[in-house]
Amino acid sequence: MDNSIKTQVMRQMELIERGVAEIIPREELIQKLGKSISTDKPLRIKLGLDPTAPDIHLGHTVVLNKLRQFQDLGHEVHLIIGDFTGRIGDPSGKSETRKQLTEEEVMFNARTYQEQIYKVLDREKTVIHFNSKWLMPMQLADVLTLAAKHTVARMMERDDFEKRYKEGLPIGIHEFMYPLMQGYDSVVLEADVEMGGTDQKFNLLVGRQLLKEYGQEPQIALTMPILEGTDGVQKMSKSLGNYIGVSDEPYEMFGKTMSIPDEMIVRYFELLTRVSMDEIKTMQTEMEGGSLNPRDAKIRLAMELITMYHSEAEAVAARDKFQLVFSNRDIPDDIPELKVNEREVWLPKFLSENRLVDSTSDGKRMIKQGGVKINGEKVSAENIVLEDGMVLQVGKRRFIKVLL
RNA sequence: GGAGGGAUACCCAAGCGGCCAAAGGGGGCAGACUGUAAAUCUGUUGUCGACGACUUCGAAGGUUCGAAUCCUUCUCCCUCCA
Repeated sequence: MDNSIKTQVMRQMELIERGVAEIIPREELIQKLGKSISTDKPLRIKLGLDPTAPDIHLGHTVVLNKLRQFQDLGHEVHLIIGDFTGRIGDPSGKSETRKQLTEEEVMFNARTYQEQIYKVLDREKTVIHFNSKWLMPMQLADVLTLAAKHTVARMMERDDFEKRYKEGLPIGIHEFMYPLMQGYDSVVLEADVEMGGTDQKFNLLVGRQLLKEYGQEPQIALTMPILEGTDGVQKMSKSLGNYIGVSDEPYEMFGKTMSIPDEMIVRYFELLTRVSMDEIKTMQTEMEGGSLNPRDAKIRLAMELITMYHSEAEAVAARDKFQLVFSNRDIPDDIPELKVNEREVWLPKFLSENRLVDSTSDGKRMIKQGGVKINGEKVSAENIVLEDGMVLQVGKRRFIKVLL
């Protein structure tokens, strides 16, 4: 490798290595990059997607952001929609049998995916594949050839197989096929690098192995950390409710970002934004030294995110609204309005009818706890007389303005 | 095929005839505080115009003055043996 190429490779590596969990093996990636530069051929970066859950949150974007960096460095991204498994239905796992999707559902999910994914990825440098194209027509003989490329012993290296085996829990034979199918995708694509979360490490390595078996240059396994959710502890997931969705409204996105624990700030910047590492490190030092208020770092983070997924203007608007409501404890100006007929109302019922509280019981509780305000003043009475333009507030963020 | 164990509110989990709308924890919500919807502390967390009533402890029946608790059947989950 001559020196100018080496320099370029190292510059690429610096970006690629940001935030990654593992590159297996790192040396080989350096070689591939060198070859890519000298032959002027982009690397083929692969990512498999499961078409069952089309809602993308920031946890998913950790990997997508890395793909985007590869694109920015001139490489090609190949997304595989795993429609084959989705359509066959994966009966694995002892609990719920995964629902079988129709072709229409798969296509619909795939479209939804794309809309969200291109908020991060460069459409021009992205190729989408459906793996049913090559998995569906396989004959039993082909399947057996594929299965023969791997051994039980190697399969059992996977922690959860090993664990289940030791504990005497069932492992379906077909479950052994999933890593192989995923790996076969790599064979078909001739992938140079396959990306995934750290939970995908095993599958990525099976793919690497398979490429070798099929006489191809083995792929590099590049894993990204699993992002913690807004609680800062458990992994971000929709079912845990600690997620920030890429389609969340700007103000909601802002609020959720502000609620992450301080310790997560740097990690979020590193994994979710394009702010340079130098800048992030500077912020970190300043926060540790006390010259930067973590709150302000979070504001910056929230604005970066909203700018990525919405627009800068909306980011500014969300910040202003947030500061109005929380920092100044003021009432925002774009609250919902409600036309009423009755002037004399029983608050618990009125609030529950207008969904500011869950029930009249809840409403009574809120009033008792001082969580209900009228025009900024705490209320203790349950029966009140409404006036035109009166603003009712429950808690910190539920408002309604009544119009007569 | 056989033998056991379990199913309780948003989640985990106690209760095993009345004192149970059901301990405790988590989560949620509210209040105080603040630097923010961080952290911490406190309160609250089935419904109903409500110091009483109604619904809730896997489902349906039954015993009892009275059942989450006892009996019967059913559904689902788990463990062990084959």
